[in-house]
Amino acid sequence: MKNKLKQVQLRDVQDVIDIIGGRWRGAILASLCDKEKRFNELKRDLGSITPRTLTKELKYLELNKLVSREVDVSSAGAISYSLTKHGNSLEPLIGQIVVWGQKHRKVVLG
Amino acid sequence: MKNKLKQVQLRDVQDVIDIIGGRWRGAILASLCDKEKRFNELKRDLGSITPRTLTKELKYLELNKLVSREVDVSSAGAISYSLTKHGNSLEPLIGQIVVWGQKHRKVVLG
DNA sequence: AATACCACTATCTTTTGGGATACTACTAAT
DNA sequence: ATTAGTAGTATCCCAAAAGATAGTGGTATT
Repeated sequence: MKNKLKQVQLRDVQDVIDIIGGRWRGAILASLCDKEKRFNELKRDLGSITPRTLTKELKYLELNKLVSREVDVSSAGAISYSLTKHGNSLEPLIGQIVVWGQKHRKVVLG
Repeated sequence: MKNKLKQVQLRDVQDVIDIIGGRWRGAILASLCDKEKRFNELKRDLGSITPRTLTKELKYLELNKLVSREVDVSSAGAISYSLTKHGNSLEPLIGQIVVWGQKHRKVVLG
């Protein structure tokens, strides 16, 4: 690796991994690609996540402007989580991750 | 999320995150996209990684058939690490990660 | 009025990742 | 023969991630 350009790219990779990494963040974002969801709806989707963790990860994703938390005007107390415009821009990437993941399973198991 | 299909996709996302996740794996793979490298060459590229961690991560990536470790026939003792064919198939994904990472920095900082 | 669901918070504990540091065995160059 | 480089291994330690479990304050349902 001779030039700085490549080093910068490594940093970019690490940044993105930091955002979608961890056990849950990628899955939360993927789940929200489908449609906006409520707290317990996400919780059910994700299966074994604890409320403590889900709260924490949603806050992190909010801070990073990928997810927005909105109090539903219709019925008081209902909260909905959705992707921001920026979060939505992750969708093609997540799509590609899913495709590669399926291929990978075949390679490793097949 | 009504159907099983989506659940499977979440699992795929988690699998892939597991592979390229953590502080170093994505960067190691990205670095090897450039060309095959030797242990200390990788270590220098990655900057602050410890040999213990690099060894561990390279073994993990080998187990997952993404990286191959080869004893260089030319000069004894020299080991080279390179992407397998399967590892190489990650390159477009990593490319997209880099692109999104650059965009993200602009959104979050700009 | 009681039950159940929603969206969390609090506390405690365990697990994992990964840094710090030192050391080893081999090779190549001077 | 000594020094420097390569490719690691061995221990120890620490902080962050995340699971387990219980509880809270509100709303809607019957």
